Amino acid sequence: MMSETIHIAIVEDDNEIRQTLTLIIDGSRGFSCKYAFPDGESALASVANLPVDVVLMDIDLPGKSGIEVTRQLKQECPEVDFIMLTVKSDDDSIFESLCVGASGYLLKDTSPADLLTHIKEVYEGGAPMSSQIARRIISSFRIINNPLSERETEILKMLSRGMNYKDVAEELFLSPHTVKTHIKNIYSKLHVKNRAEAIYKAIKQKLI
Amino acid sequence: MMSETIHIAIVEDDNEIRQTLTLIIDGSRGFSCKYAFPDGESALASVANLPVDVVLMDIDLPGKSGIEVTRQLKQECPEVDFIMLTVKSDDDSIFESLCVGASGYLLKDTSPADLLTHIKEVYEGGAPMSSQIARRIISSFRIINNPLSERETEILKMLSRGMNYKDVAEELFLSPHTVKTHIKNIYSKLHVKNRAEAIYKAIKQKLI
DNA sequence: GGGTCAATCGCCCATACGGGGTATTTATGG
DNA sequence: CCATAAATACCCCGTATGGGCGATTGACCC
Repeated sequence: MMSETIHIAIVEDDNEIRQTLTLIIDGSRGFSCKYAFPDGESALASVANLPVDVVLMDIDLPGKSGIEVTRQLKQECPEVDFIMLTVKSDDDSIFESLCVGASGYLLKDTSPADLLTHIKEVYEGGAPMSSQIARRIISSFRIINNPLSERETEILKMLSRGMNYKDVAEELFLSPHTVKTHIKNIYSKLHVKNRAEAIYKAIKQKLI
Repeated sequence: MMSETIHIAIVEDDNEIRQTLTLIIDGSRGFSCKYAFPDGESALASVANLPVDVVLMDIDLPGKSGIEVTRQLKQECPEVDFIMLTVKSDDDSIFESLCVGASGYLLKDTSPADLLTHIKEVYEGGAPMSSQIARRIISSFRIINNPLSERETEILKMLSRGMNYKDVAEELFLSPHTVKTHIKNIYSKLHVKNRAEAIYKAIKQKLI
């Protein structure tokens, strides 16, 4: 059985890391790495037109973040798999990476051997990530403390049905001022700035 | 270095499977399994008061489902880790399990040796799951489909991130007028009257 | 009994929003 | 070749929205 070559592109601003990774990958049987970009903009300009299977994407890029770049590239070429490479493993980065379509999330201290294994896993439909990172991901699913009160949840659901201050106030026998205050508190608790974002976040977190 | 014993409880309605698992686990060095329940109700009545580190929870239980039982138990004793054991690996089960607080999701054909390894992983803060299951999880973060035009979908997604006319217009190099027109068309197509309702409907219909 | 929090009500103010229009260009398809 | 759809751009206008404030009343908790 002949083994297929996996074509890889790298987006990484640190010259040394980028070159090292390129050499390691390109020098390994079954792997080819002919494309490396120092920033998101150049990757955006090229990747869609290249025969690439897997992209290794640094998160901390100058200019557009690796997450933003991944979001845009994934729209252009959804068949390409993205593995995020990063030093930081904070929940927001992980969560956002997966939301924009990344298939894996690895820390930069991953050994070269493991890296190749993980690239292969992604290529074959898996989702490589350390056990620790998997744990963080699954905790993001869980609403430990639903930050919203019952009243707030009730009102947010009404907003999602298209109701405005007045509608809600009338249905709940409240002053529109009160409704407005509740909504402002909802925004504050969800860290959003308007209805659209609030509804989106609330649904994604299964609050409504 | 002396190895600590991990205390395990099992919730599983099939007598044979339950007894087999109990014997395997309790007979292994470093593992203790003194508690086994044939249904969710009996587990709910006892687990919170037992010195248990990890619970193996069958999903298909008579009466309350293992997912529901996990949800309730996790509220009473959040420090206990739950591993779902199941024959089915459908997206909904996986997703729901993680939402209610399970730390791992394993298929029943997992070998005894692997099972012990995975219990240890959970106990040490990991989240064991097969690469395939991990992939299903992350794809649940991302879904695509479209009765709206591409441009409209694109704009709706941006709205769901809290952006306004001006923000969208700038990112897409469009006039705010154009963005507004697109949004009006979105409302018309979705038969909604504002953003909140549009976002809600679009998510429910998996348009964004 | 002081602290915290949810729920309620209020004001001011700038602007984002939604509804009503019209219009051009490009691409697609019958 | 003409109809249709999508994408683009602009106008007017009234109001809903969101931010920044403050305030009172009850629960509940330690």
